[in-house]
Amino acid sequence: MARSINSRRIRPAATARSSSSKSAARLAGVARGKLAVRADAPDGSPWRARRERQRDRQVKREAVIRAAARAFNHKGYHNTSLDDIAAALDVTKPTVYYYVSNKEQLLFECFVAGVELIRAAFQQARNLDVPARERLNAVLGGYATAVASDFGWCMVRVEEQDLSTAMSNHIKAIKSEIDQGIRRLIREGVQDGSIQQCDPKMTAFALAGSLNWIAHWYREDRSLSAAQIADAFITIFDNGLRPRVSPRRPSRARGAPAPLAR
Amino acid sequence: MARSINSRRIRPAATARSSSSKSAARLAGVARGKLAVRADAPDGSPWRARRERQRDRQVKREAVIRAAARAFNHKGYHNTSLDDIAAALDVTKPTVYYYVSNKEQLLFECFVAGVELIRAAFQQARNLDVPARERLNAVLGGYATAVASDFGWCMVRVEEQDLSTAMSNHIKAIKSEIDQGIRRLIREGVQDGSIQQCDPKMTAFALAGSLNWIAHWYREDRSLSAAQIADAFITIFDNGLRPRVSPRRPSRARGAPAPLAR
DNA sequence: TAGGATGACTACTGGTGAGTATGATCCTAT
DNA sequence: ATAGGATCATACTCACCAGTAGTCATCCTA
Repeated sequence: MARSINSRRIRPAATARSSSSKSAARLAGVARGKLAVRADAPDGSPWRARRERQRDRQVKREAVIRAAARAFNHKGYHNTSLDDIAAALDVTKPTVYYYVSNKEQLLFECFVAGVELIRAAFQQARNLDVPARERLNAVLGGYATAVASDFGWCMVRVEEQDLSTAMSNHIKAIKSEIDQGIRRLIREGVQDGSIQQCDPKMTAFALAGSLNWIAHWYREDRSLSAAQIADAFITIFDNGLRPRVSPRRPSRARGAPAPLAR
Repeated sequence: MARSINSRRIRPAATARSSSSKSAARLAGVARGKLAVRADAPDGSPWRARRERQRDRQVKREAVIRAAARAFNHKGYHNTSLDDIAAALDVTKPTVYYYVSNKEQLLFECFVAGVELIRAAFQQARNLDVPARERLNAVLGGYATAVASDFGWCMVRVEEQDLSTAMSNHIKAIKSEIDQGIRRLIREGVQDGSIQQCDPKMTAFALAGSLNWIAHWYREDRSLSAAQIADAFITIFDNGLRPRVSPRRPSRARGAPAPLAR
């Protein structure tokens, strides 16, 4: 089980500058060289360097988190050591610890990074002036893209058991927030007639489940782009949720009890 | 992080015999006491005891696997030590190793146990003389119940990275078999007109994803029984898949490309 | 140009957990 | 009653890995 040390140095954004010199292309050097140039804040004043350094630090920190996400995505959380992550960035473990306090927090940050994408989708959809079903479609599209991103795996597979209770609660709260957002859209759709009658809770579970599961198979089968997957799923969901003209006919196989209340 | 040692001895089926005596209620003793009585094979002959012992062994082995499944379900695979599993059965680690060769195999067995439930569902559905959509419903019902079972978590969360390549391939093959089975039913439904036109591959992914995801939240929210959940999901799916009388209107939000080919 | 802040490395510790060597105990068969 | 197999426990080994102590190098600020 030889640990594969891929020797690429930390590369903040997607900067593909071939840094071959072992000493010259030190982590700090590369980052500063690429970042300090764009002084996008009005800064003819003191502590300019300090601000720049802080920005550098932020960029590097994000690089660490993204590297962690990729590693977790590839090998799983428990099979990834911090040495692996450090090696992927071509630094050593203490350097990673300089940017992040522990492994747990690393996982948490990956989770948050993924969630932000979903939150953004909600935000955008909120401004759309269309029936709720179409706003839901927009959200689910963003959701699908997020799940297929680098952070998708972390977002979907965080196991509460791996985290301290504090962080676990935090994550639960965020997940619940998203769940409630989807349920709300479904309810609104049922009210404005753009979605057929259904149980919002269970339907939200079903939708989120489908999308979350993308994180499990996407890595295997790259034949489709994230956007294509998103569209394919939306087509399916939209077909299923759109109200029917004919009166509803339950038609459940298996002796089922009355439709779930609530 | 004190490991909670619950001191209950191995209890093969769900036998709730209060075995308090530390030495008398030895694992073997309990098992034989409860199992040897039912001589369901015509056995007035030699080697009877031998057969009984083998049956005992099998029962105990299954108890180990079930205990492992529960532990994995509760704490996650990597956070569960074999000492934990042994403690749950009130035996020691070497005993567990006596019935199973290593932790990896334990996970694999849990997976298989779950899959068998799904296979059974396929088997039953095959004999139904109804449209494919209803056979699909039956399969999905069994699927949902399996995912909500003790083995659901293991079945759903096995990460190929945790297993040797041989076992990993084995599991992939089994998963693929199930996936293909669902796709086939969808195709048949489209052909016999009981399911509306759709992309079988993606639809199968969506359905399986929804159901797999049950394993993530079911443990939290026991307000519904497994059967209730299965029925609720079938209702949703059935609503979505049933063909529409009105001509199909794609109506995708977002500038989507032409519907996925194949 | 000294001194502080920052960034990174070497070399450890401590804990944990998978798997095992060895042997005790009980049951069965001859 | 005794050899031999089945079953389980005690008490280890060994490897891995999260996290840390202490140190050095470099850059910025004063």
